[in-house]
Amino acid sequence: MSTAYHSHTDGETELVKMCLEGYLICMTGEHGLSGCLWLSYGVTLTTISLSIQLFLRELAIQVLKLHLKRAQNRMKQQGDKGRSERTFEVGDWVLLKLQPHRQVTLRKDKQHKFSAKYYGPYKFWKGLERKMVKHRNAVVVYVLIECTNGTLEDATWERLDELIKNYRAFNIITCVYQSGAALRLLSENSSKFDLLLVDCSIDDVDIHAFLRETKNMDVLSIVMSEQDDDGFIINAFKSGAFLVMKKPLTMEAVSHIRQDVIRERIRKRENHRNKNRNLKVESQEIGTQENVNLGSKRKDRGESSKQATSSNYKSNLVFHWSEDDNVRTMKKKTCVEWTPELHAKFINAVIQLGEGSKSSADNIRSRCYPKNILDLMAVPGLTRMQVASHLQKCRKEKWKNDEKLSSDFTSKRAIGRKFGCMPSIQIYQHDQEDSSKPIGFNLSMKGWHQKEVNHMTNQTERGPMMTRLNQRNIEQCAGYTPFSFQSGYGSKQDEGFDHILTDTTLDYIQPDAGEGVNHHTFSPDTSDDFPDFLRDLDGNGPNDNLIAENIAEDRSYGTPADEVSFG
DNA sequence: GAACTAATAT
DNA sequence: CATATTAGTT
Repeated sequence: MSTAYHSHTDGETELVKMCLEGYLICMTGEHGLSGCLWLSYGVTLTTISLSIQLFLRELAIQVLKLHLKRAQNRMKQQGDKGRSERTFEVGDWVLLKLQPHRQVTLRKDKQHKFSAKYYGPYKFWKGLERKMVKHRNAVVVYVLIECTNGTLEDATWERLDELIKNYRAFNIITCVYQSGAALRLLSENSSKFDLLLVDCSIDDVDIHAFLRETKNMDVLSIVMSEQDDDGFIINAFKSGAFLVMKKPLTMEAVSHIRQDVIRERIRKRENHRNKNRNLKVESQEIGTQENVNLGSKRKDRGESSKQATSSNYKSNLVFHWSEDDNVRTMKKKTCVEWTPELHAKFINAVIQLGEGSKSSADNIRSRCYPKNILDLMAVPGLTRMQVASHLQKCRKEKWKNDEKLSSDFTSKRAIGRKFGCMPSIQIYQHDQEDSSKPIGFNLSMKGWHQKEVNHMTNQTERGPMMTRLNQRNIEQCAGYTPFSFQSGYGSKQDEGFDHILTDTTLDYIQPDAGEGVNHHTFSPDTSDDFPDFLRDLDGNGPNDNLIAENIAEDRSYGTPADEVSFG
């Protein structure tokens, strides 16, 4: 056992140690993408090779031993000889699981040796819950080794997530074998990661796709590779890599990576502070109020300070978030880059939503809207606004192309288009109408369904927007002012537009609000400042003594045993 | 008030 | 230029 990790370079070993110290590292792997280790200061998720797993386990055992020893000494000093049982405190490491649905609890028997006890699934979850209730503030090292088929049931993740959320355990180490699962974990918690370390092999073709998938996440992507030729490096950079390192990693390289992580954290914190300063003043008030409340609670519990100090063993970290940061992550300020993968997802969603699909006009009405697209894409971290912006761009492009393609305005529909919501203006001579209504143009929405009446409500659906500039365009194109708008916006404009809409048979529906859309993956944004994936981070991060202290004292989310049900 | 699109800002 | 952000609208 002790030699399990010797096959790894010192650099990788050091990385693992950094993980356990709270630094975030992520490696990932599937086939060639082997040996991935996901770490964060908050939650540590790993996709690692078996040897590293063994090392991790060994390391965790060592850590546990160390802390047990310390606890023992503490008890001796306090003269509490009667209690031979191990007690957990803030900062303790608990090794909970080593095999699928097998829990290994390390216990110290009378001979001062450690033995493992195995539990089945039921007892595993029950025991995990119990431990989390009892030792809520313990730093938990959780090693989860996947089943041989490589997939972990969703129920497992759900339970795990629930436990983490409810009990605010942190420092979780999870081992999975598939990069897909790793990717999911990263994307769902991208804000919790600082660094993505990808260990890839030469024959791996998916490395770039993987990098592009993670490109928009706010993590540094570092590629470890056997090869380091220019072509590979260039491709990696194009795919979004931050750095390419040739294997094997050296200690020096690790120290550099560490600096990158630290710098990135500083940057994030500064950015967040600036943003906070500009935006939120009232939130600070809320924060201080919370502190006051906590302070009052502190008086009630005398041992809390002791618990807090016992977590100081982590304070020898070079850097961690300062206490005054209520939220330790910030909204990603980097632009979302619409990588081919992301765009493909987008296109896929658009097609599924049936934009411009009038042929397969089953019951599926077109509902190609940013929100629906977002739901369908199920890309964590992506906001509706970004989708809308991209949609706008795509429609604009399409519009341009259509203009180019169909120089004659008689062709109603462009062929082979993918987008068609953008209202395009078609000019034609209005013969039938007499000059009483000198309408020299018509509105046409290429690709949109023509106006239909919603038979359920017997109402017409929403049409395109008419704005001042849109109106200006119409004027420019048709040389005609459809309605007077000298009084600006208001009911008059609406009247004018309504008039046109109702008098013109070429109206356009806006699709139904999708009722059958599954939105299991993305809960709606209630705030653009902090998207969902950045929320619920308070108190989840270790290395923050104040947070740990708060957790130690805050019993408001105590008694969660009833909230989590284990069937 | 949420969400959409057009338009503008970066 | 590509996105983010705002503004006007339903």
